[in-house]
Amino acid sequence: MFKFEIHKKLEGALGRAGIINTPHGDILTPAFVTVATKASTKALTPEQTRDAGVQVVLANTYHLYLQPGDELIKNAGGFAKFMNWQGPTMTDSGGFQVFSLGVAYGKEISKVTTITDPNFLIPERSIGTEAPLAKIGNDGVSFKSHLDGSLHYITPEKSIEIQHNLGADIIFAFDECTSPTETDRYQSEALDRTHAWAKRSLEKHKELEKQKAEAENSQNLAALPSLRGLRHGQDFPNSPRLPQALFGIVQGGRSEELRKKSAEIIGAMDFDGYGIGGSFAKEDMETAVKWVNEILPEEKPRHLLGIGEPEDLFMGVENGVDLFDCVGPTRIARNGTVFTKNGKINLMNAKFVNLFEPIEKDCICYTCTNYTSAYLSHLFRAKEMQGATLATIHNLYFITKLVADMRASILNDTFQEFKETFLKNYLS
RNA sequence: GCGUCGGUACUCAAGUGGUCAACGAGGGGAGACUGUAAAUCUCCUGACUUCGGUCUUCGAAAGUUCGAAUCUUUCCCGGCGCA
Repeated sequence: MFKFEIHKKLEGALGRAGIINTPHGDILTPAFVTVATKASTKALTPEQTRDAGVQVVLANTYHLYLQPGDELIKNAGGFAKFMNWQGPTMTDSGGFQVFSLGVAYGKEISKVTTITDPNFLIPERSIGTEAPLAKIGNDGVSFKSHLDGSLHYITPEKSIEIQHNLGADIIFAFDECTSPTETDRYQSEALDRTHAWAKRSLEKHKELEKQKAEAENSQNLAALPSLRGLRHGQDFPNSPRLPQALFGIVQGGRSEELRKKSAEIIGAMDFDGYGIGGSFAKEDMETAVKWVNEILPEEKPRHLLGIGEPEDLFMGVENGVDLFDCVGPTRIARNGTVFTKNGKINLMNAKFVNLFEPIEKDCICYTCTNYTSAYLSHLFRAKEMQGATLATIHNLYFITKLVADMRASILNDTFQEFKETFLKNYLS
């Protein structure tokens, strides 16, 4: 069952090391959650994902709802079983797609922007070259499928329903991720919407959990005779679903007032944990996280949504974040970039063509212990997909180990030294 | 030998009198990527540049023309056909 326990706190800061128990295993926190949007860690098998150090994967409600459909996944026994992932799982609610397919569609605004980015100076909501695929109403969001153009209406209730069908251990409330370029007035309206949606998500979740418990009770009574009809080794077709934990999401853009208000309101609701969402200006991220985590209940886990650059992970951990997910490590790997202790490098660069050394000499990941940079460079140049696989393995190993090392450093009181040493090399 | 078609930048390949330093693709060089519209996207790729331009290019040479990668002649090279 879902439970969070803090093992040790960082002195003079909000950070902590702990453990989350889920029905499918434990997560040592802080932890990096690997993104498997469409029930697949792109380029890796679940075994490779696990071997790279990944504890938990996160899939996406909107994408799986469109393809192959949440009912199908329910019939498959949930997305974890569907993809053969033996471990804890999460699903995002689709709230990010409200943003990425909405205001951010066709623009260069992303999850994190720099304040000097010209997009930051554009207050208009309709600057994009293409018409947004997501349109926001107070009741929910209408999406035009990027796959076939069909129209779909997602409400908080619908998102929770889909997420129950997908069957992750931890699910998220449906929220509106806003762009930092929005006006204060819009941020405030959007925040009210997110709060209303959080409440509705929670209510729907409780209702479904109750139904589930009732169904389970009645099923237990009839279980023995019905089991006889099953072939050996076959799973119970509608096996009782395990309870799912629901995280509420704090928004509020760049505003201290709104962030704190959101933390108060969401924090007061009966969620199992909390997500911190939003598209950030890089320089606003730390303050936002701090404002929020000073208010959120200490005894519940916090997830900084979509963040995963090494320097951001240190910032988050220090400021009380327990979970992170990010497409970065896997995406940049597919595009030829890998992490090293001295910063990111692009394997496509000419200097790696003849470098018969691992990406990192002292790295003990599968990729570094078996392959040279020259080989990786060759794979990327030749467009062999194994390049993506090997680079992804390295990046996931790098990033999960980094967070695991942060955890260890909290436990043995060396977090600050570890952080300084690492960042000095990494950012130089 | 005669006829015919062709020879364009690293490669393939458009262009067939001015808007051509020359479309496009590949290759090459570099950059980006943060709850995945992403094995994707962007920029550069003749030389020099005070970034406004300047210079040298379209097999070679000579012409026609105000102006030629584009037309003419000869030569060189290649494909095909006929001897």
